[in-house]
Amino acid sequence: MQDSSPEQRPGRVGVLLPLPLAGAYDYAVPPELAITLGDYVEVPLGPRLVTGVVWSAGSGEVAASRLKPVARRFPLPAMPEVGRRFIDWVAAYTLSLPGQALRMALSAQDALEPLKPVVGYRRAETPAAEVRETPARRRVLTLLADGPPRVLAELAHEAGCGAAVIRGLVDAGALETVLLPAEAPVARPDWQCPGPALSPAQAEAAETLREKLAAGGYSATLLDGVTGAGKTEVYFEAIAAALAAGRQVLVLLPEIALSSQWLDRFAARFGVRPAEWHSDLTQTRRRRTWRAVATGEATVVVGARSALFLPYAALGLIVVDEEHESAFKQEDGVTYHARDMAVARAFLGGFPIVLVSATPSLETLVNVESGRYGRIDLPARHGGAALPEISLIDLREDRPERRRWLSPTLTAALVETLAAGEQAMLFLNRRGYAPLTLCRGCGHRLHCPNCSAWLVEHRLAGRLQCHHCGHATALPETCPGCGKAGLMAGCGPGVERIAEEAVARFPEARIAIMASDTLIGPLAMAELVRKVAAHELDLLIGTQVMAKGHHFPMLTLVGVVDADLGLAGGDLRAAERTYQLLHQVAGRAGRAERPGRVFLQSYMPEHPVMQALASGDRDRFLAQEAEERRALALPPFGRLVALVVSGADPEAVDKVAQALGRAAPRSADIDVLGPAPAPLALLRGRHRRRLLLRAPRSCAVQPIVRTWLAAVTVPNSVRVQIDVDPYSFL
DNA sequence: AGCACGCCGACT
DNA sequence: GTCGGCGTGCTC
Repeated sequence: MQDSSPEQRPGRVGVLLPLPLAGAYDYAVPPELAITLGDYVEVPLGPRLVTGVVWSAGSGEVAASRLKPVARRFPLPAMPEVGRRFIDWVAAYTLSLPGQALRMALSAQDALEPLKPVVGYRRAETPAAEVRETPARRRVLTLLADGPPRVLAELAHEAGCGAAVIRGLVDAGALETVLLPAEAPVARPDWQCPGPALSPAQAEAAETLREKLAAGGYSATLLDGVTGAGKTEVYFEAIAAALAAGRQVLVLLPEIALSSQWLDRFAARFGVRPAEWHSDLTQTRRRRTWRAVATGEATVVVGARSALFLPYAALGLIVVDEEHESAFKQEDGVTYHARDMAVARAFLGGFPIVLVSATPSLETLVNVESGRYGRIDLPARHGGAALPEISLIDLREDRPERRRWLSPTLTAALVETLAAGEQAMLFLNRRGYAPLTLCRGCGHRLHCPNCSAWLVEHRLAGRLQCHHCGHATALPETCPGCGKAGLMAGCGPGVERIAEEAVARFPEARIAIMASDTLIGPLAMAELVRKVAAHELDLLIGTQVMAKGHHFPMLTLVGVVDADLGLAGGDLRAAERTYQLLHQVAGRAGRAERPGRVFLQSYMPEHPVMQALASGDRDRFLAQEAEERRALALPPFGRLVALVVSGADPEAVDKVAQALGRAAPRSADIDVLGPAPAPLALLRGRHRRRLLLRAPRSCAVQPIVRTWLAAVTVPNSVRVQIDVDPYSFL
């Protein structure tokens, strides 16, 4: 079937709507509308009008007499066929409905409606002979003499006059109105800007990527190299090559909000910042970017995972930076891993994808080993920062004082560093003051009423908070368990408590906390980063928001307060993730000429993760980790699908979970674990049970799960969430 | 996802 | 006697 003529059955098309419906709905095409596949259209659905995309020829399942007509077609380029195939593919892979996947592509409200042109003012081409001059009038005319036409408010503001002055000039014939396009033009990165001088290794890596682009077709390449090896400059060259070829480029970053340094580097290389896509764009910006991506005006998009679903007109390269980051996994709504979907998008689009990391995921490394992905190793640069020396502190011997968390060794190192006028960082991946508050009288623990989780004391905010549902209360005076007063005590440290200890020990030091809840507003992070860079702070204490992307030349000491924290719990990737996170944190130390020192406080320094970090032998650690996973047929050597059954009524939830357990597919190489209470057995007031299907890597699990679910009737009050390739085991 | 339809408690 | 709660079900 040709792209341009969807009409197998005359006068009808299938329109996919961004709703959880089983498939496209048929609509009649009024003869005056020229409709092609991929067109954005508005159609009546029940009592309202809904925006959708022409997805297929009409199925013909619904009688012609029942069809409603397409209301209108939006004046936009049609969504390319590859974009539609991608959405179908994602829906099929994640076992969600195509409409749910489409919703991610239509995520900018009102973006389809072109903005009405606005009225601008300029000097009249044939000005009236005599116009009375006033200072305000002169300012307006001077402004317009060498500037572009402007809208009324802007012009009045710039000229420092009221609107009346401008209207007066129009009436006097000195100004005339003109219609301006409402859409501000999108800045275009200039690939012809000269790039920086590359090291021989970088130049070779860049050349390899350029060859992949020139060859055309799909390829996946891991760009592997330590922090500071210059990976970004290398993939910037690939971006330049894709732009030169007239293609669009998508750069996926795990958390765009944290990356103003990245945007600055991009601007330094290509002259302007790229188009950004993330959750806290203003609606206007969102709209503008969405349209610019659809028309092809926006040539480089940098964004969080949802940027993958923008309606690219001519996508020709994807870069996934920090490819190992678990932030690429979307956990609510359609559950997907943006890195994996990006690979599929590149495959469908027939273009290269580059995965970038200093600590690649086991998934990616296994794909490299099997030859599915190529690999470029980028060695550390000569003259670049030496890798910091990582030492382990055995907390069983090097014990902190009672109610203190910093060991004597780490404290001594902090004293030295601060005395030398250098900066230090203490890392603890735990927000708040104390993760648990209990009664010293009866042992009662304060936990969230809606979740199976403890309430975390936030002393700065003066309250107890649940980190899962947002529930917050004041710290009670009396124990809710035994009613005695004054016995509630916080157990264990969060960053606020470490800060308290640091203030007590280093009263002279300028100390700040960096955690997601202490950084209020988009500028807080930038301001804190500026202060550290300007050496207005001596000691930074923070969670993982501190771990990424900032270069502080005077920072020479990193202390990890609790290196074991991520290893608790039965997550299959706990060791891998802990390695990645701590490696990244360690990389904050000693970026310039100054050598850095890193101390990891641990109760299990013999653990392979700690040993790997201390010895720097990443590959041996990963090989061990891979062997363990292979033996258990766990990812990336096997496939997992998690089903989470949840609902307000625990009995109804159990009933469904048990029915799923009974109906579970079992064979020689497929097994199902559970149902078992999910690790957060109660979350936001919903009881949760989990089942886990394990299958060989080669197995297509989707049809199996589909048949499985079809065998069980689920009442409306109970939800079954499907997570193909689960990451977090919560 | 909306929005209507539809059956049971506190107000004009 | 109505207004309105949100449970279930449909939308080409």
